[in-house]
Amino acid sequence: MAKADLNSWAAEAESVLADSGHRTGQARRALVHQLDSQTCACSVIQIEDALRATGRPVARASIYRILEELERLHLVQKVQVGQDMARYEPIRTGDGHHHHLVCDNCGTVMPFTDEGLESAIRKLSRRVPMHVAEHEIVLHGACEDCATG
Amino acid sequence: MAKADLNSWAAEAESVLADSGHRTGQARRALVHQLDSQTCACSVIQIEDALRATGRPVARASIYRILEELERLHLVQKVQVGQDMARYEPIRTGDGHHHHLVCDNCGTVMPFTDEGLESAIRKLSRRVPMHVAEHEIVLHGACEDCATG
DNA sequence: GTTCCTGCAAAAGATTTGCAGTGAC
DNA sequence: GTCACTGCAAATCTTTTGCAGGAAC
Repeated sequence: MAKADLNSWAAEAESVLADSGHRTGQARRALVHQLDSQTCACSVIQIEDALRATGRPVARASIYRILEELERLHLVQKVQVGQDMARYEPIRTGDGHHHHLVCDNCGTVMPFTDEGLESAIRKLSRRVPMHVAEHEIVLHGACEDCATG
Repeated sequence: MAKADLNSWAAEAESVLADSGHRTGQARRALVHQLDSQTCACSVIQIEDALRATGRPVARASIYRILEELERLHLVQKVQVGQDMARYEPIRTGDGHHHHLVCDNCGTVMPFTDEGLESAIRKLSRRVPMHVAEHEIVLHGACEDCATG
């Protein structure tokens, strides 16, 4: 994956981390590269397993601590898809912002984007009694595999 | 409150429960009426406190069990607003379907509705690789009190 | 050498489960 | 009388915190 790419999210994340005064810890380095290689929002357990599989395991407490820090720096986003545990994914600046489809049968999570939806959100944000900063949209249902099978 | 109203959500819920072969337990009856009186999605702890305040406390385990059953019967909806705990609210058939605004500062949760949003969701539901059954939308930000104060 | 980063173990908080007694029918 | 409903206690699971050793600079 994008491990060696200078324009990768991992490279940007490491640069932001360095600029904000962080040292180069090996657990964090491994986690950042793992996040860069994932295709959609993963749970902490999935991330932990993936790291163990790479041969560079990272303690679960460290994963939570590092993800919290990355979230504070707006490098990753925490996603609640209604599965009783948080999922995390990199915020890639080039990439448009996206939302999630969740299969309630098999648990698969997929991204999607929709300009009509974003436009509707921008419009309604102006009239609700709140200063809207972010929004999260999750569509639930049956994925094609589950619906067909 | 709608306690004695024959058209109330509580009355409908009790009728559905009876029709599906449930006996009339007092804990469930108290919980159903409590849910009917709440204005927006409440956490289990809030529900437990509210029930204790009415003088008819219900064990937390029972609250979870009853809510799970009500959810299965589509009488209540579980809402994940990204606060690390689930919230629940009655599904009122008359009432249009709504979504939630969450103040990230004080934790307040408010409902809102928007037809433009629903229409955008209907449209995009046709083109995503999933049979969409439900959707959940949460807007985060600062409520007027928190933004002004 | 100082201070941050990490792993381990324990704690905390939410939710679930097992079981025995009570209540509905 | 039978079986569902409930409360209590214990277990489970995710996430957080405390602390001590090792790594980065």
